[in-house]
Amino acid sequence: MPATPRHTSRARVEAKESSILDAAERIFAQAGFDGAKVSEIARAASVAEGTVYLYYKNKQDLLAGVVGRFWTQLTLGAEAAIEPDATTREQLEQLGRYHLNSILEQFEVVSLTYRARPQQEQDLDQVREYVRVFDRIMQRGVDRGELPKDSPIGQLRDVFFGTLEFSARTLKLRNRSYDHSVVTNLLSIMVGSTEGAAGRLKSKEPSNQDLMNTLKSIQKQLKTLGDESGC
Amino acid sequence: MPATPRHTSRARVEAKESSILDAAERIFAQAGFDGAKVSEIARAASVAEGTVYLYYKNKQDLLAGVVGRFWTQLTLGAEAAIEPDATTREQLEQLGRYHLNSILEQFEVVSLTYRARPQQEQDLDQVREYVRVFDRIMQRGVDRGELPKDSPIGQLRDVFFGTLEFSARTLKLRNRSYDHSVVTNLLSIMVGSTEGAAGRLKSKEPSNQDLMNTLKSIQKQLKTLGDESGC
DNA sequence: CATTTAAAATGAGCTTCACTCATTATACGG
DNA sequence: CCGTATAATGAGTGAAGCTCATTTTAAATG
Repeated sequence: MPATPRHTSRARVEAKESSILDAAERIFAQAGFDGAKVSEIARAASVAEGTVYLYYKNKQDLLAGVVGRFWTQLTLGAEAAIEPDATTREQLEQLGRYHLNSILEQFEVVSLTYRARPQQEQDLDQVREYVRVFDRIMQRGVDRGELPKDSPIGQLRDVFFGTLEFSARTLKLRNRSYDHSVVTNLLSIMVGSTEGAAGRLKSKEPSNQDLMNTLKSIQKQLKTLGDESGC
Repeated sequence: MPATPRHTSRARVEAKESSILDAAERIFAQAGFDGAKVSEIARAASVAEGTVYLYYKNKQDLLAGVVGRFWTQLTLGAEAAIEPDATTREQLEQLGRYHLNSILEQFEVVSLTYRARPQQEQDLDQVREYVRVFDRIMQRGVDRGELPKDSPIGQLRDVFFGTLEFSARTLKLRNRSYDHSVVTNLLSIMVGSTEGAAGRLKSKEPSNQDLMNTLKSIQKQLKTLGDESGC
């Protein structure tokens, strides 16, 4: 079939590869990993079943291809969604919004990610690449002095992505769509806010606000006393 | 084989069922869902392959049995790990410690949980039962006045379990064992603390500690003035 | 204890895929 | 136009999930 000259064969190969991936993504998302038949994927991609195995070692490898491509695209999208000049907090909100939105929209593919890591092998490289977007934002926050120098970025990364993924599952379970309050609440607890929307333990210690008020009243009192002490 | 009278047949059946589950759990954890053969599980449980299908509709259903039992036991363990008279914060720390420890120790079974939910069907009942342990702690915290009345318990639940699960994956990936700082950091951001270990944005507003110090010095000053004002 | 009957257990065999490989088709240089 | 290397094909193979006719066991009955 290739009517294109040799130097474009790479392009042809990649076109066919991505058409197989397209078909695989569709079928996998529809039927799940076990429910998807390689023969069906091949038919959807208009190739013979054997051809699939020229591009992918086996069904697992095909799934890894689908999932890997997804996370690579997600990385590109995330980088585009972040304004370079925004504050750390704004960037985290942009990433959070983008992430939650994306995993809600492509929930099935995200779920397939877990089937693509057979038996406690290391994570997919593309997923590791993706989370580095978060790491870079945080590191820049530290460098800029917007975050404490000793911020445990690695742990906060698990808070960020763990919370968003579990929140996405909850939303899906309740048939609800994107809810921005998830992101704002997450940020307010991760990065602090004067008036956190998330529940904080009511401490027996006075709140910042309480202290401020006390301080003001005392300062007023002090001033009055000072004025009167001219006796 | 049953030499026991009829009224104990239920017990016999349950004993056989749990011996199949034991074998299944072992093989599944070892080989993963796809790698585990039903014939192998049957052999390990000393029954014929067909017998397995008398107790479980299919391989998926068998996995659901294994995973369901795991979460049921986890619920019992969690309830035992929590001191009823402790404060909300202490109870959350107890649950967090217990949860992180458990999912690290039985990481393989936890991973299998995701394979047990085929295609966006609802969660396993036993998992839902488990997370209620968290909900009850939080609700009691609200009722006791230790937490704000408007605490978004549902969202905080995703923060709690999402963070712990992702942290467990990270620890496993780096071949590290239980790290209590994960739990303390999580609590400090979820429920607040005077000196949060997690990175908070450095606010331009004075910190609670700063205010306290100022307040004390002013109060001292005020007292001095008061004493002197006896003129 | 012998007989009957219902329930439980068995494993050979069927079916369905994932995967292979001998064969065929295509692209392209000479 | 031919020769060769590369790509594509799909019938065939093996393995594993699952079924079901048959056998075994348990307990009730007289």
